[in-house]
Amino acid sequence: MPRDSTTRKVVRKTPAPAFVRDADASRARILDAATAEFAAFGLAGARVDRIAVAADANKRMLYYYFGNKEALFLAVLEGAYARIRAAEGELRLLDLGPDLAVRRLVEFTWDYYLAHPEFITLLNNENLYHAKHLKQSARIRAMNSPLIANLRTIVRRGNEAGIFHASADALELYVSIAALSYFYLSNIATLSTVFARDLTTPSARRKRVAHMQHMVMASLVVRESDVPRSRKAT
Amino acid sequence: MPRDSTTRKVVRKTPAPAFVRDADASRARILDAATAEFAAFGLAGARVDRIAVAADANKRMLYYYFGNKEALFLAVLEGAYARIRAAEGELRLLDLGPDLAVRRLVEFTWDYYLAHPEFITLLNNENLYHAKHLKQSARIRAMNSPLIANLRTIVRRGNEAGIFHASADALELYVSIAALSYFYLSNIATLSTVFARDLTTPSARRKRVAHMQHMVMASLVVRESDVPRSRKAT
DNA sequence: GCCCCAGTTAACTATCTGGTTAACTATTTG
DNA sequence: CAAATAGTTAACCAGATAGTTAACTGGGGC
Repeated sequence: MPRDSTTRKVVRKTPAPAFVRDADASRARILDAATAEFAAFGLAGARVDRIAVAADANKRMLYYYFGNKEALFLAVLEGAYARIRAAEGELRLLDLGPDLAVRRLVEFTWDYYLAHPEFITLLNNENLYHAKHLKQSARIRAMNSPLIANLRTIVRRGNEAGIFHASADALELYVSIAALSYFYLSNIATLSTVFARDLTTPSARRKRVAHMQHMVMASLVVRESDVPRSRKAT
Repeated sequence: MPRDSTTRKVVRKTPAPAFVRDADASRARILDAATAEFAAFGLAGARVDRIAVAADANKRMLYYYFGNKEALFLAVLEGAYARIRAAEGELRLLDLGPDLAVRRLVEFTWDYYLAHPEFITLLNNENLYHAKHLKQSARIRAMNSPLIANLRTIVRRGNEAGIFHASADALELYVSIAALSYFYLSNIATLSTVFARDLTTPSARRKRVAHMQHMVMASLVVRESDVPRSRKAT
């Protein structure tokens, strides 16, 4: 697996011709390749050799940087969580009115899962193992999302404004918002097959998003008729 | 892996002492063991030898009856679908009023997934492979569920009775009902870890079911206030 | 000018894994 | 009852797989 030297960093110091040896870059390449491999085949189906080839690295390097296959898997999981947490952090939901904020969250959740199918696959796999890697990880537990706390605030504001039902629970709501997007995208292959209908088309997707928005808002808003499905309320 | 002869069928014909050799039973034992193994470890993580031991059969028998590992996996999937289809067939939703029928479907979906976690795991795994086994299976495509057709009827009745929104779509509704239960149960390990809250407790589950019922009904029923969360309407 | 060590390499290995061979046995059939 | 068939068994195998060994290399510090 000889690396193509033309693709490597060619940042010359002062005189030297050198290139080579960039530990961070090597590590990052391995992590990227591992993410793709674990997402495509799961932990058990993933092949260490294949990761090494895809990362354009010697297999020994995976062990040098990550220890073993399962530790590499955990590193991949941590990376995936770090990215979604970063994206969540950029949502400024509290700057929006309660109903628009919820709509925005639904939209964000859908867009994120759609753009990051590897997140779904990795999570499914980790759940197959009853989250045993995640449970070990202090890093992931430290990365708690602002979303639940924010959503609690949003629900409270909606209550105070008299537009949300008093019974709304932020955690349940969050899980449901995630569920509606996640299940559709995670199971799109079997659903399309079993229903003999292609759910991957743009029109099927648009329909899905509209349906989810309607469902979430209907469960929250006191008078559904105040929130037409097409309009984005303030 | 010698089978304990005392556990085997001892149905004597007329004179013979015989016992042994029950092809159907052997096949069934293998299929059961394979279901448990694939559900626990996924296709790639499952071990043919372990299935043989658990089935109390010689490994050669798996190949004799099913051909190879993937064909065995497909047989397991077909079995899982056959069972859920059978359960669905026993629901008599059309005998119920529209709103009660939908509530009943939500309840059934939850109960079934809860009682059959292997169904969830197997589906997740099959989706990892983009449903390639399912697509090959004429048997599964022939087993189409009555649910969607029935749900269409139910939605139409609800419309005609003026209690459901006209915009309700049966397929989207079905996917959403499945999603709300499935995601919670499928991802319960990672959700519990990340939110640092045990979602497996009876009280957490009760709360979830109530929330799902509320959400589904709110999205359908014209005036939410007519359908309090606790009452089962007719 | 040389030493040290993070980083890198090829070759190796022990074990596992899906699948096969071929012999054997109970049951059915003619 | 003999031959064919269906069902079962232990032993075997080749390729794959995660993980290891030990040697090497280039550059920064002295």
